[in-house]
Amino acid sequence: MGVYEELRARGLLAQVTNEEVIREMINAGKATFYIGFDCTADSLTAGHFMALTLMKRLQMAGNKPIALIGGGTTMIGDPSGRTDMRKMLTREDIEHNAACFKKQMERFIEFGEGKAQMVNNADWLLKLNYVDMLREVGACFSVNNMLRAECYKQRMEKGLSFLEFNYMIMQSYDFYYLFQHYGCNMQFGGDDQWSNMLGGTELIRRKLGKDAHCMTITLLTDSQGKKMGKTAGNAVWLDPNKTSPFEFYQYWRNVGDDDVLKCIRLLTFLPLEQIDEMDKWEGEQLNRAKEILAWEITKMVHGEEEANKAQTAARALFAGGADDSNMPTTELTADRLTDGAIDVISLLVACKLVATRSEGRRLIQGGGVLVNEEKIDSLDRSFTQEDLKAGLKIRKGKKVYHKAILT
RNA sequence: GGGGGAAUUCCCGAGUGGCCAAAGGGGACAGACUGUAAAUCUGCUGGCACUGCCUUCGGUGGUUCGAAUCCACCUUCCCCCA
Repeated sequence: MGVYEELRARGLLAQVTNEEVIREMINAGKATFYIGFDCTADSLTAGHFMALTLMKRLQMAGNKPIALIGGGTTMIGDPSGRTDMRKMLTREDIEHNAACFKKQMERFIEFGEGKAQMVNNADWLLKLNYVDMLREVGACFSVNNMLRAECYKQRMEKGLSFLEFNYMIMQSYDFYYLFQHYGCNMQFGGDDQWSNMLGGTELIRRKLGKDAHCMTITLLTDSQGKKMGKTAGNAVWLDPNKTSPFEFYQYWRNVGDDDVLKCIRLLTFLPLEQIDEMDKWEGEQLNRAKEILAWEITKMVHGEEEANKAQTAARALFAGGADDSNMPTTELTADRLTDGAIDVISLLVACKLVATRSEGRRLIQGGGVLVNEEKIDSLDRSFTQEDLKAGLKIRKGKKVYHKAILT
């Protein structure tokens, strides 16, 4: 089975420009492909992770990846899938974010001579001359067609600025540029990028009379069609300082029954036969599949050691064991104490388990706080210096565990 | 360039002088049920020194005993005409 067939079997592919050509090309390891990452934040997310695994799969099959950092395109902001305009980022922010991305990508993809390359479109986009650009590239685009593109449709109701309207042209130009300077013959990206990507193949055809190809990956959605990779409205980050390995593990450990196998197929490198076997599992057995999913992904993102730690911690907590050595911990200093004790609410705030005292109060009133497995039913409950020295195991709800200790 | 409309708490959206920390829905969080799942039901959803006080309804000033609500100017967005 070639890579192409494997990608299909895993359900990774959404759309391709020319199935025959692409299959042959990537199975033979002849593609030089790129994927763009706009640096709108200082860390990659779970969503990007799937794209990274795809880069890796293609690289393992002998194809050459180019990771394009969107230092230039981020200045414009992709309107795809958005109902409002993105916040404008400063150049410094963008550069900082690009540097962070680079570091994270290096964990997955091998960069270097003859391997993967990393380029930044700021290098060519920022020095473009407006009039030259219009004459060279602008003439090749039909506004009528662009307006029909899916990525602008939603924005036709709310309004679309000229700045964002140009995003497609910039992305098309990237492909055109990489095609000429890096021999890049294929672009891949999220399925929401499809129309932007086609802009590039169209431009290459018009300007150079050559064929270039595009391939999109399925968006990672749950069984309800909602985008995955978010908790409480926040992204699941790959940066351990933004989303700890434990939280990261737990995110995948808690995916819905209907989504486990799909995630394993899409995100892990486990052999398909093994996955098909798991596909027969049902009910409670799926918990085992969720553990596998969580461990595999955590291992890839944070390394095997962190994955083991997260797994041990999770098992200990949920199976009722006493091992709390890998629990997220807050070390408190004596100045947090008043008269040698600390009240529950202050404790929750100190451990950042709640953002405000009011929230903590509500949580306790709702019966959502346990300390050392004892339900807190009074707002006045407090803990002494000795309690804290011994270490307090705080539980917020069913899933959030935290340890507080006095140093 | 001309005319009309809009901006409300995490999001959508009601409110058009006091009864407004602001309806309703969504989401989030918590409780029950469970398998660390889903569905369902319940609670909760600005802050704090919490039967009270403080800050919020795009911004700045004003009218008024009292303003999310009225007036002026500003900012941003939408629609129609050019």
